[in-house]
Amino acid sequence: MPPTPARREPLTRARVLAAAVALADAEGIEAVSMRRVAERLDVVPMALYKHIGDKEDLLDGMVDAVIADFRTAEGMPQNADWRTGFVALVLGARAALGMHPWARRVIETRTRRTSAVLGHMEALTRILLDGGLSPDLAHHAMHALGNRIWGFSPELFDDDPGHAAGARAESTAPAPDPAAYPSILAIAADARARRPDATSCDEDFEFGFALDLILDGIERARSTGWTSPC
Amino acid sequence: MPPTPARREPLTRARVLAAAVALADAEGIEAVSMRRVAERLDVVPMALYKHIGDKEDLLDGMVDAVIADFRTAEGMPQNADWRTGFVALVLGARAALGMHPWARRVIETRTRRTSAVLGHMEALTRILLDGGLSPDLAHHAMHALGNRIWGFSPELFDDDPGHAAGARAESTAPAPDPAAYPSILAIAADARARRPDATSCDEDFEFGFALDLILDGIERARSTGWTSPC
DNA sequence: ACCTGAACACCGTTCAAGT
DNA sequence: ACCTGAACACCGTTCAAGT
Repeated sequence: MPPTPARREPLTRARVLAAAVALADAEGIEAVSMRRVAERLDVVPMALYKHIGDKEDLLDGMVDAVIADFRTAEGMPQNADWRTGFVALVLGARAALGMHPWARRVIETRTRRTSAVLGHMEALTRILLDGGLSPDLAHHAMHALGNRIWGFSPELFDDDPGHAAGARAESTAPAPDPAAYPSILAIAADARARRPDATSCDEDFEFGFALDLILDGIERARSTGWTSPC
Repeated sequence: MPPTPARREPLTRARVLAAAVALADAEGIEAVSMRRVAERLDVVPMALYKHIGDKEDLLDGMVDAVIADFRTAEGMPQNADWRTGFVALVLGARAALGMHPWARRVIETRTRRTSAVLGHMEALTRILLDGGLSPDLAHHAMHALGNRIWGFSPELFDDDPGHAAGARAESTAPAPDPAAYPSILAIAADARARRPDATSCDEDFEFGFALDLILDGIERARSTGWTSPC
């Protein structure tokens, strides 16, 4: 009889998600469609529906796959300052997301809290509670940090005003006149003078500044025994 | 001759955007397609392309239309504390966005800085500079605030863990087990005990807490003469 | 049990044509 | 100048059928 044909590995949720992540890494998140993911797996699009619920579930799963690479809290120095452990987890998330530039945009659009998402939040919250924050303050701390718990901050300026946005879409609205935004120009000029070699703001410094500023505020609230007014 | 037929008002960018905003208000942002917007205007889809560049430009324009309703800085007390004016602008943005629940999600996905977006940033930045912040500190302040300059903070928890996410999509991944997240449960229980009538966290309080915390940090940096290390 | 084929109801966008 | 008709190249998802 003929040699057994190379039997295709059976589809699994993990294989589907890995293919989707690889596709997003290679071609960007807008290239990720059910059909293109199926194509990468040499399978007809409908085959995916046995393993993922729908497109939203695919995106949720892709985020989960990235979170699975986060450094865990295991082996963290046990009696260190709460800030040390907290910052380590956040910077671990930042490092993992740095490998998948599409992930931050996808995280911003997620509404379902998967077990991987809850796991990261739980680890952070536990550090806060163990560090002596009241549940109330820990709650507010998490909200104040927002998406910074994932190691990124929202992009405010993608570039200087008046810069022709690189994307392919052109607007029929009049282009902004840079001269109309003197204050923004002033801080942009200052930033450029300070770091003439950087093409944009130094993102790591920006992130650290904001993170420290918020954690300073939280620590101050903790040490002065802040309680919510209601 | 027959009575002149009711001549259709000619399409304009403003009319297209108004139709798109009305559609999003009525049916949610996912209902906004070029075809559905055209239908609302009694026009064939292609007619829109004379007035807007593409779908991205439509979304940019919708955000611009919402920003156009922001309370302006005109008539603001001139020699008040910089914080007063700053907070007034941010809360004005919050009020306007409150009328269009879809807008915050759309803003998070925008990458182009339109003149309306830059106008709001300029007004805020100007208040910071006039208030005595260095351009460098003003720059970091804006980044630290992130999307909070639009009057919203990212939703972290949409609900308690284990809550069956209301959306129609079901996942094939195992549902999270609430017991695995004791710290999150602890703060959720605490919040519920504190505000038993609220169905979720009190969003306005959350927002104000985080805004104040960040502005406290910025004001402290200003008054102690902070300068960036590079 | 797992995958397939064909189809449905949508998308955004182009181009050449109409008025 | 402004809008239309027909078409192209995609989408996500369903259902009944195949193996």
